Amino acid sequence: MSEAAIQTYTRADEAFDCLQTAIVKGDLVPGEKIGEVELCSRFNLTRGPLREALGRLESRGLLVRRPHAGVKVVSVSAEELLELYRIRETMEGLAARQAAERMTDEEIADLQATLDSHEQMIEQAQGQAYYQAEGDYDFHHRIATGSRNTKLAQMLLGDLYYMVRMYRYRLSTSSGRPHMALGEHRRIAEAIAQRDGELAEFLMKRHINAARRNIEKKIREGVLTI
Amino acid sequence: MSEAAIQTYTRADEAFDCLQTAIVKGDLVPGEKIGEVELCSRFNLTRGPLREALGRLESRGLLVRRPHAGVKVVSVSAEELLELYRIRETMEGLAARQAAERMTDEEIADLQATLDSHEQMIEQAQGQAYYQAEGDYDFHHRIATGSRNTKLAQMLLGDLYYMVRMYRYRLSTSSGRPHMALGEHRRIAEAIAQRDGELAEFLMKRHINAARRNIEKKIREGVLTI
DNA sequence: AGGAGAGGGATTGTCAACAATCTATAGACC
DNA sequence: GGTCTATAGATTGTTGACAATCCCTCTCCT
Repeated sequence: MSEAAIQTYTRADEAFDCLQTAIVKGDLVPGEKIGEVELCSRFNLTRGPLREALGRLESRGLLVRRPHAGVKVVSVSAEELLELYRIRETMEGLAARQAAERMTDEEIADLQATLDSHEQMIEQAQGQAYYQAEGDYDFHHRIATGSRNTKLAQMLLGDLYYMVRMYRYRLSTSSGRPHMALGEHRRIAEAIAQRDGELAEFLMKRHINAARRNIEKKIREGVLTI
Repeated sequence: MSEAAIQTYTRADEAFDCLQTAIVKGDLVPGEKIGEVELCSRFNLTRGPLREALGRLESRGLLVRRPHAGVKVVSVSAEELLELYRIRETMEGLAARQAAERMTDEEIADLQATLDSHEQMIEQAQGQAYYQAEGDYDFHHRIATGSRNTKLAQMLLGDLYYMVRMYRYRLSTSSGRPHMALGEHRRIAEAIAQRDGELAEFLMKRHINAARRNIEKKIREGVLTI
């Protein structure tokens, strides 16, 4: 009940969600030209709402449109992925600092409970995939909203995370360091619980920096090809 | 010839530009509900392209739409403006650092030439208004693109600056510290010219921090009311 | 008199046809 | 044979009409 639920779910919203997940999951291949009518038949939509959704997605940088020449999913280079992590580093550092100053005690308790459930998931099966695919975003998601910085949360949740997830799906599914990441998450949560914004920022930046270098290494080793 | 010019300027693009400038300049009052047909007659458009533009603007956070209930320009609080400056501080700090590493010598020369012309403008008439309204953004614009970080530039130029400009127009026109700002710009440009990324980042963060505190002070003094 | 519910009006969401533009193919010219 | 041009086809952009939803007012009941 934190936010009023969507009152009416318009076709344009539906189109937006469908396309976004299709792009993120890789069902729509980057670079390939895509026709509007094809998309319509694929998602059972008509062109009006579809075009509105296309406009939104273009504005978010997930696809590019050339007038009269069609739309294609944005094609991305390894360097751009690493640049994304550089942006995350600074922005999420800020988010962590503000979260430490502003999250309620209840939110912090929830955050730590989330980490407990993540730990169980990792210990049980090798739930690395789930942890990295959803759990990781869950953690960062909570901190972004906890920053109480509307625009910051909007940019992280609405833009960056989708981009990162898109790349993640293309790469080998998980970053392959769940235990280490969990430990880093724990320390960040601890700093937030102690209301130490400076430390939370430092730890978050280091956390994302480590993730970036991990990806960088894999790319150099040829494990990841984009 | 750095970038291919827009091939065909669609009505949706026109609608987007019109609405964006109208919002930024304050012709469209925040909070006030606005009808689609009214907007159409106002900008000589039809509802199709208009709706596409509305979707883009909503995605950028410049207006909010409730299904079947109309659209209104996002209304903003003083705190949110200050939060915006906090985001700018981190993001433009990163931009400055990367610009120091990646700008071409020619771009750096242009940047410094830009500052020369700014100085002349300030010295001649009290061209504060122009300097703050356009010159300031010119400087930051160049650094954002000079970072060679596509997404970073996109977020700064496409999202944050429009928001900041919107607030700026509502407030008293200029921040009232053109000379000081120019000096800070000079030092940042110097750091970039010396390829000292760390220093450029530090100076940029301090520059924006000073601007934020200046606004904060004015708000406390009651000079600015939002 | 105040509040709740229903109905009308207005506004938004959706659709399908029309017009404008680009791309690809085929032909002609150098 | 290669390249440039023109035409045809397909695709996108735009338009106006139709359907669904919300808001406001008016009435009725407590």
